[in-house]
Amino acid sequence: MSVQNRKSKQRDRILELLRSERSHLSAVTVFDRLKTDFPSLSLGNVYRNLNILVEREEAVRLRINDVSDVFEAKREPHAHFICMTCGAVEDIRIPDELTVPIAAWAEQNTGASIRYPKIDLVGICPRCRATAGA
Amino acid sequence: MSVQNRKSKQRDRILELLRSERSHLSAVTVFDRLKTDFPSLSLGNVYRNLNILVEREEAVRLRINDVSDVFEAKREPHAHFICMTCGAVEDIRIPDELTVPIAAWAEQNTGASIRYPKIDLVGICPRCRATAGA
DNA sequence: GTATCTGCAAAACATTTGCCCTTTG
DNA sequence: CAAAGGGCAAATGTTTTGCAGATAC
Repeated sequence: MSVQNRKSKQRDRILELLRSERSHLSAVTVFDRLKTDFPSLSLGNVYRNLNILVEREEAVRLRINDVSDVFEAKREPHAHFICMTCGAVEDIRIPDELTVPIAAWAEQNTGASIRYPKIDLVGICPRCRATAGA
Repeated sequence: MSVQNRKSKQRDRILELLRSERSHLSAVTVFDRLKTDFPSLSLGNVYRNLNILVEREEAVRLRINDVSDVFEAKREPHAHFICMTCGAVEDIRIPDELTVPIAAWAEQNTGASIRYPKIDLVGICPRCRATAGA
């Protein structure tokens, strides 16, 4: 949408927050965390800036399991583990040797050119497994 | 939520539609397609039944790229190819030899038990590649 | 100075829910 | 007939947008 962007304190802080957090944040969470530093911050502006960051490829939008999207700063490719019991999301770095063959296979079988695989591993985290007898 | 379900013409037709369609359908699309046969059908009821079907594991909810969720009938495990240009979604069946090692690797490295991998391959479909010079 | 950014509030969607009537078993 | 299902409309939750004033360059 926007071709040219100026600097903005709010947007800088949003990106900084995404970068410093290990977990994935929803727009509302970002809003809550920054309200202290920017008392006049508006949720609409958080959405606007998250969209700009995604557009610029400085952040990534994830649609996991919840009702709202979550965002993370862009970094090296990685997959997500998702606990089907507690909903926790954890980053995992799968070796390329395992993922490259899948993309290659898909290219051959679909005729499409694959840019990247998006892999979610769904299961039960150690803690939830300990709690309930799953 | 519901423990016991009776039969319902509407729900049966929704599942039948999901099974017969090759593509993934949003609640609104399901609603539109069935309005002819059930003129009094309500969108709320489509949502209710889609949720019941997902709960019963007769259907699967997908959050791909769009604003609304889409649904498909449950069948053998498969991945999705997603065209980043036109948004088309296509099913692909990746051989187990390629996916099993990923789950195994993740189990070892996270301590979690993996139930299934959810794999989206994002790229550009042959048609879009032909149209634009991507 | 002007284009971009912001806050605010309203709007636009997507989805869920309560109520009361209809259907199923 | 009792319990589950459906239609309708209102409620909820998320994300986008129009506008008027503030800010960056």
